[in-house]
Parts: sequence; structure tokens; C-alpha cells
Amino acid sequence: MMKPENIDIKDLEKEQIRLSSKINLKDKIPPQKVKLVAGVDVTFTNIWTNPTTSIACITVFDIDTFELKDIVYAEKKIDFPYIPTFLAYRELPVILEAYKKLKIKPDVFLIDGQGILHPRMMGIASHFGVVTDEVSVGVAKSKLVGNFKEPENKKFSAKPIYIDKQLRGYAVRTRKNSKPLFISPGNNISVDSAVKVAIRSIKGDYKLPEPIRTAHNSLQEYRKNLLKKKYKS
DNA sequence: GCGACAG
DNA sequence: ATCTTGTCGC
Repeated sequence: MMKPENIDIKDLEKEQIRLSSKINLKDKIPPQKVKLVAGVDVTFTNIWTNPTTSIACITVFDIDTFELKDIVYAEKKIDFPYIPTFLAYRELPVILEAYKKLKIKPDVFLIDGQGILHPRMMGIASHFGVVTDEVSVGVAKSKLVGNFKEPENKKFSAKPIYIDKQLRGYAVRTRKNSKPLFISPGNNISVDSAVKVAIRSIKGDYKLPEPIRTAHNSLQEYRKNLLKKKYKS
């Protein structure tokens, strides 16, 4: 997809660098005290067109009982294409709309994408965390930047990922025979705690943390019903 | 110049 | 990120 001429990448890079100075990599809450964990995911009615309609879902789980405590959705027309390292400019607007609808305040937000495992430390999880000042963690299904050694093929094997000699996150195999997840802090949390919280949010033998898994599944249903409704009218 | 590149 | 069925490895 061509990037429109009216998007000034240099300006967006400057904004990312400015926002990155606000990232806090210290724990705002001890990982053992975390109880309410949110999962954030986004989909689109049509990924091949611009503009398109973005849809966000945020779930909130009690991580001790894996009970769903809250679930909210939001829809928003978006006119920004997917450009690697600028994902937040496409997906954050609709996420913030869903965020406003939450009735309870989660301790941590797990977001589908990178945190500081990003060239300018501003993956979508960090961007969300800085803008809202919430505790956030990036949970990505594939790599954006950084090199890592392949974790052994057993549940919860992990390898550190360094960028510029700095520990930025971990490649974590959350399931045997599954590709690792790329976990990094978004904001207001340390690298180690980010991994601890994400792992503690995994139910049974699923690959993804339950809040994200449920948000993703719920979005599939929501989108299907939305397209059905649009087709009728 | 070439390849890599979250969702 | 969407669409889709069977199939393979625990």
C-alpha cells in the first residue's frame, strides 16, 4: 500500500521521540498485586481499503479466577494506512474511544502489538500508556525489531531481546510447538514485570493471554454481525 | 543498494 | 489485520 504524500513521516517520528521521553520503566504496581488485567485488540471491516472502519474491543479479567469483569467496543472511521513502526496512528484512536467506555479501572492493559520493542521505543502499547498514563504491556505475535536466540521448545522458555545494549523485552514461548510471543513494557512497568503479568494472564494451554484472546475472539463475532447488518441496509 | 518490516 | 478446511503434533 502506498503511503499518502500528505502524511509527514518525519513529523510523526519527532512526535514519537518526544513521547518516548515520558516512558516510565519502573513498576507503578508490584506484579504480584495485579488482579484486573485488560486485553486490547483491533480489527477492520475491510483491510484493503482506505478509509476503512476500525473496531476495538477491550476486555477486563480477574486474573485469579479468569472471570470476565467488563467488555467494551468502539467503532471509528480511520484514514491512516498501516505503516511499520507507526501502527498507533492507525489503531490508537479507536482504542481510546473504547477505553473511555470502561466502567472499571484495570491494573494493567495488555495490548496486541509492541511496547518498547520499537525503533523509537514507541510501539502502540507504549503510545497508549504514555497518552493515558496507564500501566501497559505490549504482546506481539511477531517481531518488529531486535535479535534473539530461539527459546527452547517448551512452555515458558524465554530469551531476552536487546537493542543498543539495552534489555527491551523477551521472546517467550507460551506454548509448546508455538512460535514465541514478543513481550515488552508499554509504560509504567519494568521488563521483568511485563513478562510476569503477561504470563500470569494465560489460561490453561492457550498461547495468548486470556484478556487478549477473548478480545480477539469477541471482535470476530462483532465484525461478522456488523457486516451482516450493513449488508441488510 | 538490499532486506526487513507490530497490525 | 481477512478468508478457509483439513491436517499434523502433542
